[in-house]
Amino acid sequence: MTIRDVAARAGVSAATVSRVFSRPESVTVETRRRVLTAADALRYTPHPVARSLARGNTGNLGLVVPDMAVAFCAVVTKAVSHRARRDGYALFVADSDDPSARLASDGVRSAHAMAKQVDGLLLLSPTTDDDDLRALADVVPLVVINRDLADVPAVLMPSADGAVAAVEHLHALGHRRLAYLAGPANYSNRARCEAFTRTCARLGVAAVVLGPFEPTFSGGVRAADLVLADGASGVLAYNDDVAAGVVGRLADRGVPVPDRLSVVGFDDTSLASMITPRLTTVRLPMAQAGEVAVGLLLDVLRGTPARGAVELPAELIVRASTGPAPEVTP
Amino acid sequence: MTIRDVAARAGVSAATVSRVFSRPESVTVETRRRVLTAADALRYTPHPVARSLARGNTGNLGLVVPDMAVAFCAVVTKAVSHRARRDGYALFVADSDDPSARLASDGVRSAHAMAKQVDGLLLLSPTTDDDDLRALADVVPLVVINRDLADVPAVLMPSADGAVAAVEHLHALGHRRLAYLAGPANYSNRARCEAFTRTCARLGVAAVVLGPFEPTFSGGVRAADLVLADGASGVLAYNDDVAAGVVGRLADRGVPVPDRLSVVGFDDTSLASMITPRLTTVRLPMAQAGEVAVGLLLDVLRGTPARGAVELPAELIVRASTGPAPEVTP
DNA sequence: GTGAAAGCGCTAACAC
DNA sequence: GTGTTAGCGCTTTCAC
Repeated sequence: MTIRDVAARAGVSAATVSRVFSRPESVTVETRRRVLTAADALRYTPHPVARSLARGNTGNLGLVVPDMAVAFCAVVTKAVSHRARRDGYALFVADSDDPSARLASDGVRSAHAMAKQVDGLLLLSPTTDDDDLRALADVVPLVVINRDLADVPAVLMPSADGAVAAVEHLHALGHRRLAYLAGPANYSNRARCEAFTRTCARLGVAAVVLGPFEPTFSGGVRAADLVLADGASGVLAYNDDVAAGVVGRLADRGVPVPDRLSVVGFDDTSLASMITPRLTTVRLPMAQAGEVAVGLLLDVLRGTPARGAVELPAELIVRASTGPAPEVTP
Repeated sequence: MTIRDVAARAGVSAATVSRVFSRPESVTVETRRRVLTAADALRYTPHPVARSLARGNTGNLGLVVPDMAVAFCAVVTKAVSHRARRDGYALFVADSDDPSARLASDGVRSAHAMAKQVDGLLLLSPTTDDDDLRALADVVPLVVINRDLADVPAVLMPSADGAVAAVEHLHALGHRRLAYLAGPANYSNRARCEAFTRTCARLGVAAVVLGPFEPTFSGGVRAADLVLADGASGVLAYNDDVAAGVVGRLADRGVPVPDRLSVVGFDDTSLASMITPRLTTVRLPMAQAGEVAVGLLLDVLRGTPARGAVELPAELIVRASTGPAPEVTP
């Protein structure tokens, strides 16, 4: 079923059919009706590929995530998918955590592969080289999430505020020695670690940074014993998975949470309220970030510059994994 | 940069350039070299959209999942994405859990929207009407995952075996009254429920089916109290999230797991080994399912019929949430 | 408001 | 082996 078939059946030219599907108002209601009935008698619907070629844009967006199996990525992806669809765009997704890929910087390769087939690209916290990213930005409109790069529009969840709130929370509970469990060397980790250290200094609490650890449950398991050895009474983990690993390991060792050790996570993924005790954590507006990122990208596509980074506030959610510091730490 | 620019610079025709990028062996190594150097001097790379239109196929695959935020979906998506990429396909993803969508059967709408832009479609456990699915299968090559539909190739994870193993496991531990916590009315739930009931009957243990519950942590929380009221000493949940909800609620009520109640989950998502006690669960080969589904689809695209369903075995993973039945249930 | 014609960038016969 | 010629299905001037 091509546009010509419909044209023939409706007794009009192909151009008119095209108009009906592109700018309906530019056509008499009568011819429009004729075309439309012909179209759905023939079950015709415009061929998106041909349309893309003729128009010079695809109606597609692309998203590359580091690892879809990580809850954080999945939630962002879901939000991006919905928002894209709502605005009439289809979504390409690439997961750059491919073991079969040569190099670690596979995200950029996926991105380039998609570039010609999308109108714009969303990159989730890419660990890629600055220059690679800039080169990519020259080829295709780009928005990055959780990555700060001059001249590339971004949505940031500056978890620094959250880290500050977490430290203040623990300080208020009487904790005087705190540990931060570092994750991978990315934007988020740097922001959190820096805010942690700074706030501890401000409040006069002893601060120790442990790690880096894998940002996973097992990373947290490993970290737990180090924290115990260190003697801190409160710990801020890079993310919820790590925090859950700490909590799990502590349970195995019979160390009560929060009575002996308070644990704070990051992200507020669904996991946080699924473990016992439920995790105090810094909530990141992941879904909102996905939404906003698409919005930013669409602005760029429409020519509205809207450059710069938009920051989405994080929020400390207090649950059951934090409590008063133990009386004495011998 | 079009093919013509390259042709001009290399002093050959457009057709030759096309050949170099499509069937390089059909061209002299000398001209090939000339073309290739011209191409990357011009940073030329074939335009996929134009190529799609001319060839009549897109090099894209599509995947629709019910809810990316569910670990199960994310893991399958990741595997699909990798396998697709490895075989040179890009991947469209749609999440059909869109609240802004009119009807629940939004998966099919997403699917139709993608149909013209992909060579084939993967549907993850769609709850859609049989006829809608068949209609879709007429329009585009289709493979379904966790859905049994005559004439549509499928990959199934027949969790029935897993349910049987779970019941036998609990029976061996001395349990004589078991509950199944039902989930949504889909292929998986039916298979599990039926196997549960049948196996209980065979072994002479009392079986009660509770629910349906939402397939979530809160669903499990709600279920926990019903199980306790029922008096079963072992419970098989629809999935790990539900099982985790049960475990969590039981912890809150001070009911020891597994001493008072043994809990078995389904899927073996990462959550299963992140809660305390670590969950005994039926492992579903989700990643493998994604891989195999792509393989099936590619077979169809290549003309190898390979119809029918492939079944991937489930496996009971015994961890710490199951133990001997309590001595007496008064 | 509608039609004719050119062309988006590439591929696929078919000649040479 | 390589070039020529038609398209793939749609959009978009430019006339009328």
